Amino acid sequence: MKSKKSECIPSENLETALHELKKAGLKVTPTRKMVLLHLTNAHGPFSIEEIHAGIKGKSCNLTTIYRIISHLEAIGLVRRTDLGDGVARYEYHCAEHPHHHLICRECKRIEIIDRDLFPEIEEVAKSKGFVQINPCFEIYGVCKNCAA
Amino acid sequence: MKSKKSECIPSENLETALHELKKAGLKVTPTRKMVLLHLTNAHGPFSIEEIHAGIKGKSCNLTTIYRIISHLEAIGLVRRTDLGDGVARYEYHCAEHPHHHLICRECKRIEIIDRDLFPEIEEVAKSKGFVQINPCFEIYGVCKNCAA
DNA sequence: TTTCGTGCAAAACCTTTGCAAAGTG
DNA sequence: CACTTTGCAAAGGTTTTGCACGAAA
Repeated sequence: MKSKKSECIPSENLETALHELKKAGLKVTPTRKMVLLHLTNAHGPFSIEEIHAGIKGKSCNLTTIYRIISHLEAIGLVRRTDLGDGVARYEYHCAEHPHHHLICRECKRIEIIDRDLFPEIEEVAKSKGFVQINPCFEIYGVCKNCAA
Repeated sequence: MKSKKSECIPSENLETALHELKKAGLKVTPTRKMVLLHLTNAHGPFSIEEIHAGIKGKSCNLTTIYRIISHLEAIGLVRRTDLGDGVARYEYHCAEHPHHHLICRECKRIEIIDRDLFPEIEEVAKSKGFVQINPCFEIYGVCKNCAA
């Protein structure tokens, strides 16, 4: 029972997310549920295409995914990430687990780095008068496998 | 004469850049010179459009700028940055002055944060087996003016 | 001279928008 | 029922590609 101070439990996240949806005055539709289910279950940032493919069962339109994600981003449920290839990617924003991405330039593999490791960054930003900082970084490098 | 340990002197940068160009087997053309001149003189990341506009005197094609930047990025002379609006921006990569960007979500103002402030990041990345790390972050927040 | 760079036009690509039909609370 | 959400088709904007001409080493 050594539960860490705050774990991300998928089903719990889905509940929270749906609650946030309602709170923001958005309706809970099947498609939105599917998108959130996918995002809360799987890790790592996904492109719109990938999210779309991920909920293929209940077929729906790409445009709809764009619009849903746009809403989710606006209310802070997902965060946008740029991996440098011109395609926007989105990730469920688990407030309990803020983290950075360590991305391999070669194979695009992504590793997670806990955000608590660098509290200094937020302090520096604050000292420059910035507020509402939510630093989640994309750190590029070459991973062990690809370097070999 | 209180010169900091390593300053970025525009003209010096241009020389270095042109040298790197040749070293990479690329030819030194007027257009490439203009692009590099612009990038080494001015600060902050620029979109392709902005670079194009910046060298209007010697009119040239947008496509050419795309291709030049693509080359410069490949040989490491410029680095790409995503500010979250779907437009790629580029910046001269001054090895002497690695830095992060602190970006205001509202007015898009950019402040520079010296990279040396966070040596820990590189260490963590290395501990995960990553090499060739060059962490330059985009940190989003809301600046003093916009918060008021 | 041979190879590389550029301009132009067209295509590819991701994302957004408008409108009518269907669904939600 | 009023209002939001969705699908479809089309447009918008950025970036890439092909080819012929021009310029650099």
